[in-house]
Amino acid sequence: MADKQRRKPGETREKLMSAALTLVGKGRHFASLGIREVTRQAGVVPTSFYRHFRNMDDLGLQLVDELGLVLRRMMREARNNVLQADKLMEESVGIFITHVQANRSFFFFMAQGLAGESRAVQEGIRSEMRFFASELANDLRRMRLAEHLSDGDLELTCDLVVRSVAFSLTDLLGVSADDDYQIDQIRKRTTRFLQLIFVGAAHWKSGGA
Amino acid sequence: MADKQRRKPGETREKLMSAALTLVGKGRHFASLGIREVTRQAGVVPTSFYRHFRNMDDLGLQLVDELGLVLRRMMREARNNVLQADKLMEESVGIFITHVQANRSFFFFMAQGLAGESRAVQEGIRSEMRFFASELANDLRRMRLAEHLSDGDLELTCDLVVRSVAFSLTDLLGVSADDDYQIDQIRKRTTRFLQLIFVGAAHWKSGGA
DNA sequence: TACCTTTGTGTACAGTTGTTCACTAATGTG
DNA sequence: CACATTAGTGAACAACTGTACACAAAGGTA
Repeated sequence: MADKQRRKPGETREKLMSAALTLVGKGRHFASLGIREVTRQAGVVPTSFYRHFRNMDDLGLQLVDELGLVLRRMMREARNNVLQADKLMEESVGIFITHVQANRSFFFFMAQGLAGESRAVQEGIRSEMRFFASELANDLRRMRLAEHLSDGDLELTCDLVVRSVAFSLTDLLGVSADDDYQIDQIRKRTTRFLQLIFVGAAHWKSGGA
Repeated sequence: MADKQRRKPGETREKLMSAALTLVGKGRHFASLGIREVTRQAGVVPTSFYRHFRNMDDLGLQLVDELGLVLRRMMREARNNVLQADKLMEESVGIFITHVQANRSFFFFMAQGLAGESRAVQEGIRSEMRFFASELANDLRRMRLAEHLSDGDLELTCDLVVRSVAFSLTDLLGVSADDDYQIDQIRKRTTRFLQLIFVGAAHWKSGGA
């Protein structure tokens, strides 16, 4: 038997999760990954997998939990750094793009999971997005930027914002990570999407269009 | 050798493509489908596959082409049936939902492909969406519904519309096909998204927000 | 100290995979 | 009619897959 040192608790577990992420980051789709493939990438024997996960779907679900942490960090940074209301959208989109670049594989996983094979993963990511939208609504209320909107309309607006940003993810992940020109195009376009939505919200009358 | 009747030309090809779609419609992800699996579902011997496709990516690309036809049919129907400008969005969303229900597997494939494994399929779907957005812009111009918008701003608006509708696809495919209540909720929500966007477009000033 | 639980290892196996090859029936073309 | 092309078949194979099992080392607990 080779060396069987078990340094930290849960180390292999993390190795397996980030191995899956690595493969996803290399362009593979999560749904097409196999147990042996992941363990090989992690440098671990296949049977080790079952010590930590029941199957690949299980691993996916645990990745969704970690994705939640990534999103929360991003939200916190946005809250701390976006102070002046007039540059709110430029700065938020900027922070978003920075975090995507810093956690590319995670966001690959997120984009894939939205239409993925596992219903549970799908629902998990959807739920993270809902949470994100409702936190955004809270922030806007607190900043007194949505005083004329009913709760329902504010929630609608924030949902649309989150969806639009999430869709930009697809654009962002489609260009190479160091193509600064294209990334800047996406940044500007996404910002204008958000501005368009907020202009709509500002003139929105509850009764209808 | 069993019976080797080759009824219509290209019949096996179609059987293979719709076999792949069937599997996708059953919840499988396209990226996880194998050649043998597809041929089995099509009731064809594995080697037949290579008579029509070089590999699964190739089959995917040809599915994108067919998807294009589906989208064009939908567009034509919308053009013919959406006459009164005041109900434009309700009716368009209605037609969209009808077509999704009638071609569920195709739209599953579309939703998956946006973040799929094959870069070519991804780009193909993206390009269909761009085409759709630009046709929408043409129509709005023709209906004199966007006279105060520059070409660039109109294109931006239509892109956002198409993205929002495409994202609703994820919602729509997430509920079962006969859950009329939930489908109606999605219909209303999507319609309000579009209304919000158009209110924004109506008050949009080119210079900025 | 002795013991139990957790985690990692090696071997094993039956089932599935993609792909090649040689063969044959149907079709279209002269 | 003869003939070339197309589109189907079945057998074969090496590579890989998920999973089960028995075993061993490390860590915690009494």
